[in-house]
Amino acid sequence: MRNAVHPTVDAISLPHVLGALSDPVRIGLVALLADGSERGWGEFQVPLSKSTLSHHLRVLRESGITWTRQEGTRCFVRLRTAELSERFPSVFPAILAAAVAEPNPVTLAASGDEDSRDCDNNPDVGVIAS
Amino acid sequence: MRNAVHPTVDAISLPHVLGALSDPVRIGLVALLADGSERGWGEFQVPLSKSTLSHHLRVLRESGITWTRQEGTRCFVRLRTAELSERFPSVFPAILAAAVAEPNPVTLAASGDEDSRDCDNNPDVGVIAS
DNA sequence: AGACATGTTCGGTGATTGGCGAACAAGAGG
DNA sequence: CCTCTTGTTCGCCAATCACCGAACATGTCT
Repeated sequence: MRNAVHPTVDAISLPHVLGALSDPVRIGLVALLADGSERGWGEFQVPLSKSTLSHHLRVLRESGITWTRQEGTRCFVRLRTAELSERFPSVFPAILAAAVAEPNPVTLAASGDEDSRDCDNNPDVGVIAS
Repeated sequence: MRNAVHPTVDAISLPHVLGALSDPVRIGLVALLADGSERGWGEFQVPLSKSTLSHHLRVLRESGITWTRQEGTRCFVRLRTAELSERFPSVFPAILAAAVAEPNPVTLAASGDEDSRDCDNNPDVGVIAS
């Protein structure tokens, strides 16, 4: 939310990071962000309540894995790949590669936003269940 | 344990491994094994009871990170580096390198003949073995 | 303004975890 | 035989965790 706390690079600890990635949902979220894209909360489809999803994204943020940006009422998240690679050289790319090869309990839904994003804009989707 | 259970390579899961490494004591143990050596239980000096140390070594074993061998009443442990590297290419060497660079709550004691446990009060100096 | 959408936060709950000591099993050696 | 050493297992306890629904805050849209 507003007062999103992001640890500095030095404050990121290895056990903390590994603990954050030890949950299938969280490593699934990371796998979906592994291409460097920024995703909105609403794109993540996972059989959990929104409060639990918020919890998982907070754990990822406070462990230093992700960076959260807010825009209006929406939040967007991306990996702190460069900083993680600086802190733990070669650990993060390797984990990302392994993560995307694992079964993922999280899937992507249509974003439905009109905001700028770096890559794909799907033409067909645009209808969301009301 | 006497009937030590080791998972097969296929049964090793990434979240499970990362969870096992998310504890400072356990990643410290792994860091001490990172050179490929085999260590006896008694070489690990950590401010924990022996039951808790046994618990941590069991977690490492059952997550597939270590291999335990018994000889008489003593147990020896080593990393399953080759199998881990096969299962998650390049993840494990990277984590090992990061682990040995972290502060380690576990230290090594003498491995040969050691009988000076009762009167020494300076464990800091001379911890370097071999 | 009112209705809606998006996330956070606050209890609460059940499961898991890390820690301990005591008791136990089993080999080594007096 | 008995004892010592090494490690496992068994409660037990406190802390943390994952999860939920409800309530709240805040921004957007009609």
